[in-house]
Amino acid sequence: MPELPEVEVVRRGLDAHVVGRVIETVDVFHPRAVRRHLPGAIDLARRLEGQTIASAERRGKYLWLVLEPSDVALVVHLGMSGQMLVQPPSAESEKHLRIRARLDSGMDLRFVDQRTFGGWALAELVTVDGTVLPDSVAHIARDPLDARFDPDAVVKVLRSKKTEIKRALLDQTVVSGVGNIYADEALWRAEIHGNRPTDRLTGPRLRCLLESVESVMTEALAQGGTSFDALYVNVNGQSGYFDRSLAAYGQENMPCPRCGAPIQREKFMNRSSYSCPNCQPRPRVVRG
DNA sequence: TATATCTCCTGCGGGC
DNA sequence: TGCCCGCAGGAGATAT
Repeated sequence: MPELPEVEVVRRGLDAHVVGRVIETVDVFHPRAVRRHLPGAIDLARRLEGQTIASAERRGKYLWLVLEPSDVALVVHLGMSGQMLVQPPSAESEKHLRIRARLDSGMDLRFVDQRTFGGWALAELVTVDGTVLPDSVAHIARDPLDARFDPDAVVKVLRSKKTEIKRALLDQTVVSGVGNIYADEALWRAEIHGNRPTDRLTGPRLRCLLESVESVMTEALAQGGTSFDALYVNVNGQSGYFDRSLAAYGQENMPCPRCGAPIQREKFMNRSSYSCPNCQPRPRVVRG
């Protein structure tokens, strides 16, 4: 599942392989892949054709291509299974190919998405807090790898909320880029149970948690950067290249790397949470 | 207004 | 062998 490190790997691939190229033609094969572009697939294709890809940018799990001369952004969200592939036109179409853009380089930029949670949409660029970004991304908070990320401000927001810490970590308007996997890993590193109320965690503990988020993402990014073929922009959400380094997520009944206690799996927000029952004790009183 | 829950989607694995 | 069901989860919509 693409979270911030995986999306950043894709952004770097796009930066290397499609920036500077002109979009010649666009074909949309599945309407759900452009559902966030309200004027529809025909409008999206028409407005993309002839545009030059000026840059590849990212905030959290959102990435976008800045287009010239229209000066709008093609916003891409990978959802759970989205891939942005640079392929020669002769390459066989992928089973879940949703959108194909042909570039003046003679290559295809393909959006492949099995579960169709992701998609493409055009958005106007706006300036928010000194940063230019698509208006559809304006509500997304800065991520921990953003040079202007302010951990003290995030700690303040967290302490003002009346919710559980894992819910808050997954809230992209508080801190962006964190999904279920890295939330569990960061909570394990900080030795905090995900059900702990945010307003009962001290500033230093929250600060420690944010540092854990940054460190786990930085390490994952370093590994992800070595796992892709240099000729392609290739994301495979199922490859699990960071699996070897996971301490908690998906490690049910495996020994905690810190204390040896078996990692437990619990249901949380209609999904799974993994934690060490010894290092990350549940709060005695769960808000309910 | 803030927070919690539901829904969308496809492929896989397990149980019967 | 084939069918059914649960699971995976990001984020917007809807409910509380």
